[in-house]
Amino acid sequence: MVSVLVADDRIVSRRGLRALLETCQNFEVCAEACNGREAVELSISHNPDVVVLEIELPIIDGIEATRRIRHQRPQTEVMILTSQNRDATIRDVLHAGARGYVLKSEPEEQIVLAIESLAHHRSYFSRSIPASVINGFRANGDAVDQSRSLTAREREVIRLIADGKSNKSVAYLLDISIKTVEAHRSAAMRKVNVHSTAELVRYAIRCRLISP
Amino acid sequence: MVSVLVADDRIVSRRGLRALLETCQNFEVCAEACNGREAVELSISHNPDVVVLEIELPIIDGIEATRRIRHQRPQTEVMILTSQNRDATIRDVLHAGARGYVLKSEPEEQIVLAIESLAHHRSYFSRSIPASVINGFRANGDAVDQSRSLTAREREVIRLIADGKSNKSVAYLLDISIKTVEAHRSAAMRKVNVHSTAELVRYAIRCRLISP
DNA sequence: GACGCCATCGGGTAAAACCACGATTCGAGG
DNA sequence: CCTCGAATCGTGGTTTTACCCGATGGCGTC
Repeated sequence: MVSVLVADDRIVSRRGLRALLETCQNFEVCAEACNGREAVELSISHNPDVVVLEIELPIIDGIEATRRIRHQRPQTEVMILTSQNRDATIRDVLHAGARGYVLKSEPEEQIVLAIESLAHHRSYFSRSIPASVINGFRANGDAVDQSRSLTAREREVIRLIADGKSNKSVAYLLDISIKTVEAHRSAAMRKVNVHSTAELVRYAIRCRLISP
Repeated sequence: MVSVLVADDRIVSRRGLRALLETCQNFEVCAEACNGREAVELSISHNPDVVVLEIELPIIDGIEATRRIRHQRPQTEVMILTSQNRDATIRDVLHAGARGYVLKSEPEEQIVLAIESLAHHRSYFSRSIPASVINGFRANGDAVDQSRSLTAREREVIRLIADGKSNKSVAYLLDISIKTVEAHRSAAMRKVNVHSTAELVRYAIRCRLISP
């Protein structure tokens, strides 16, 4: 079970993220903060595994909050979930100690994957973040999880696969050839870094493409 | 999402079942009753999909409670979860309208499977219930889910399979031949009535053999 | 001791899946 | 216009599963 602190000044973001994580099981939102100071205080008192932080926060901004959290709780990882993608800002927050950066516009499985990676102390960055910005930070980290988003078609295929369909029936259902199904399937498996149907199914469940 | 009413006079049974179901996601314990009268009242007010009922209950026993619940809420299925297995009692409660009967000593996946079956209006009986007792009740129902418990070995094999291992690596890990792995795997798949690795994984997750 | 269940292993075949290549088409964007 | 990603499909091969059969030894029960 990964305990998560959600820090965002917008109620919809907090509740949306909470809903997303709670349906995933193996995540627990231990607290919500609506400004930077609260984020720091709650991080210290609740000692979560991961803090999901917006950058633009009242009282103390996300960059300074990251610095303080990482200083007080080195074991706690900070993941930035925001809409802004200015290179300078990203650099600042990474220098402050954040080890994950995901844009709010990313598909939901990215967010889930990111938090999971961070919980295992592996850095995670949206593919949309320029490599030049994160170069220094991937190197000093122990691992990278540069999984790209799945395309709509890939998502559809692995949803059916994870639902128990064979390649052949997926081909029939989507009216494409088995070869194409195989192509989508293996592309998806490569992207999300799984190597068996079983792992693919568990990925699909974690990302809520299907229910258990 | 299947809504479940838990009725048992022992707090540990109620909480244990609640914990079991809540970790499973797609079950929701909508209420708890600690005697037969409460079970009937809460069934009427909450209108759950399935009522899990102990037979020995204060005020009104499980048999009478079953009768009243089935009379007031024909759509709600009653599953008996108890320790006693006297044939006459089982017959009584089935005549009263229960469509599932599982012993508390059964492994947990049996309980989960039973509630799932009932939610789909399919009857379910522990394998330990003599066939002679349930004969009449399986026939008039629409389907039967006579899946036997998995053996320890089968459980171990499908846990590894669901964890992403191939038959070959399972064979290596358990130091047995691939043929034996295949045997356990297909025996297990036949028992739990799944026909693909993907379905097997989902079964394993639902039964908490592995986590997503 | 006979009987059933479990775990173990094998042989064989057909189907399915995996993999590594290449190739086309089509649309969005620089 | 040219590039690039996505989607599509192919060839040809290896590996893995699925499913059929049978067989053996252990272990408990009646």
